[in-house]
Amino acid sequence: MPHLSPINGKQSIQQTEKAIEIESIDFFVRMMSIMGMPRSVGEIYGLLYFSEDPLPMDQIVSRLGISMGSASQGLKTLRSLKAVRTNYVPGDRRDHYLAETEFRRLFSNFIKEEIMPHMESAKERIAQMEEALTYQDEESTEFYKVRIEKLKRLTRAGGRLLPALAGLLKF
Amino acid sequence: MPHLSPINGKQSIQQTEKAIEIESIDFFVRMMSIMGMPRSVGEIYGLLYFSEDPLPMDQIVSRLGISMGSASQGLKTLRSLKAVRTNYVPGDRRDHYLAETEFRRLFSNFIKEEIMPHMESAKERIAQMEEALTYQDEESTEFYKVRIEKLKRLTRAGGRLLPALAGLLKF
DNA sequence: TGCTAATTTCATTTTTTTTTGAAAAATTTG
DNA sequence: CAAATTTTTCAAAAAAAAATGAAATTAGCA
Repeated sequence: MPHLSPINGKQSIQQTEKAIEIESIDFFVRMMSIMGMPRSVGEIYGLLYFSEDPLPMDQIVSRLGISMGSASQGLKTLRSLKAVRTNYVPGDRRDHYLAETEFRRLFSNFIKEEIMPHMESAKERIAQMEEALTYQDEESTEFYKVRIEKLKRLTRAGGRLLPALAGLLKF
Repeated sequence: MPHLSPINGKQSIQQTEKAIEIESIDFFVRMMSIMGMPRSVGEIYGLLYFSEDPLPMDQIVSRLGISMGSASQGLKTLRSLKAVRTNYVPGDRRDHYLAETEFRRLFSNFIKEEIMPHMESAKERIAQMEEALTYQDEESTEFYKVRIEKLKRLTRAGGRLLPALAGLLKF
């Protein structure tokens, strides 16, 4: 059985890089999945995060063993979150991708793109509830008014807190 | 065609309640889905949120048109998040469910139960990366060390910020 | 402009998640 | 304790989400 983690002695740099890459992919697949992103998105980001050189899409495809379609779709998602950017490599017509590693900006974009749009819909739902109450006598609606007020405070707090959250990531 | 939203005149209280219930279910289905919860969980909470009386499971089943299994499973999830609690109703052997409406506590529980466990796994992944670097010469690992350090700061910040987040919901 | 390589799109397939419903288990009370 | 009712469990079905791969499109270059 080969030594995977020698107690004495060195590993080749390639072994080390491969080991870190695997952990990185695992790390980001989990983290992205908390944020509701598909596996492939986490895999791509995890690969790029520990890559010193920008990688073209076909490298991503072959090193992760995913399809062209997944890679293209995943990179599109990551681009929209500004989690990756492309880098011009002279003499090569392929796009080369690089991970954006400022997490503060990443989260800020995630909240703006993925969470805040839902806030609008939430406000509409609340407006509909109040509309329904308009056609109702004053009595017997106290319970509803109180609960609607709670929802309003929740969405207000969410709308303020979430965008501020990324700013708190001062690390 | 019946008047659904009369411009002049009143609606029956039942119509109003039904209208609010529909909006509430829509509201919470969306919100819960952001948090990765299945539709049925949002539906149940949305129904209970605007119910003055605690509801037994069979009422939840018939009013939402979902199966016993879904209801049982959904209520189990909501109980584990402390998003609902049961209420004793004299002379009735069924459990009656009531929505917990303190959102601060809800989020606090959600973060503790659904997010924090992932932090542990994240720390393990980082530890594995550092382990891999141990068997490596000092040179040529600077890039990896810097990136690993970033991940550590991220998980540290997350581990502190997320539990504090619910506390910020002072509304 | 035309050729080639790179990328995107999208219908189909695969995988994963959620729901169903009926059987099993648990609970209440006469 | 037994009968009736309520609740849970879980295998199977249905629905939803993600991945594939090949055709269509786009972009770079001679």
